Amino acid sequence: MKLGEDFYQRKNVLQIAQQLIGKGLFTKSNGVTTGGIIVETEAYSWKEKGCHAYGAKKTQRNAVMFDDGGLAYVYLCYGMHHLFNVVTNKANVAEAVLVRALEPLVGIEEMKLRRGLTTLDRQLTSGPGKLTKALGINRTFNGKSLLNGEIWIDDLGTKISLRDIMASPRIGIDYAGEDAALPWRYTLKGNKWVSK
DNA sequence: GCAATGATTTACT
DNA sequence: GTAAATCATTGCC
Repeated sequence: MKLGEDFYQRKNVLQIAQQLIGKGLFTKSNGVTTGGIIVETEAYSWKEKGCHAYGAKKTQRNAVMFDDGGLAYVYLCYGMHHLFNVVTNKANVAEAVLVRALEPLVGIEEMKLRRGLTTLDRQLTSGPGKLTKALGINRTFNGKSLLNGEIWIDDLGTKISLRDIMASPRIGIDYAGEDAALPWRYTLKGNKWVSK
């Protein structure tokens, strides 16, 4: 069942990041559905330095984070990688969850094609830049709704025990000072599709 | 207007 | 292990 705005617009971004583990992320492009199970997420909030919207500073790039929860925030990093976030909380509260890794589930052949791979291995979706390429996500997805468009998150009916979710510091934000140490990264314990 | 830089990946030494 | 690729966004360093 597709997740609704009641899920995305809750106030606790950490809880949402945690609960997204085990859910399914899918895109539909040219009639082809691709997607997988979310096994790794990171939470971001305007209250801490790791976030683009730190200090509630609104810019053209991060404006979608200030909109209602349930939208996609996609942006280009290092000039060549698209990163996909889920915007959470209500309008004017800039919080989001970065999806960092998926376990491939639907449209694996198509995803391999997009990634230029011939074999299915953990290279396919084990990283934020990789999974966006595999799902065909690009900047045109920025600001799209996850409620009624060609991208959505589904509660696959799987129950994930809190004991199977591990919290750890986030990746690649050393510039954020003490906030870089916050244990806001969530991974599915023992899953081989989690990035290293 | 321009220079610095990154929520990364990949290839190469 | 280290470095290059490569560009939108940001702030004037």
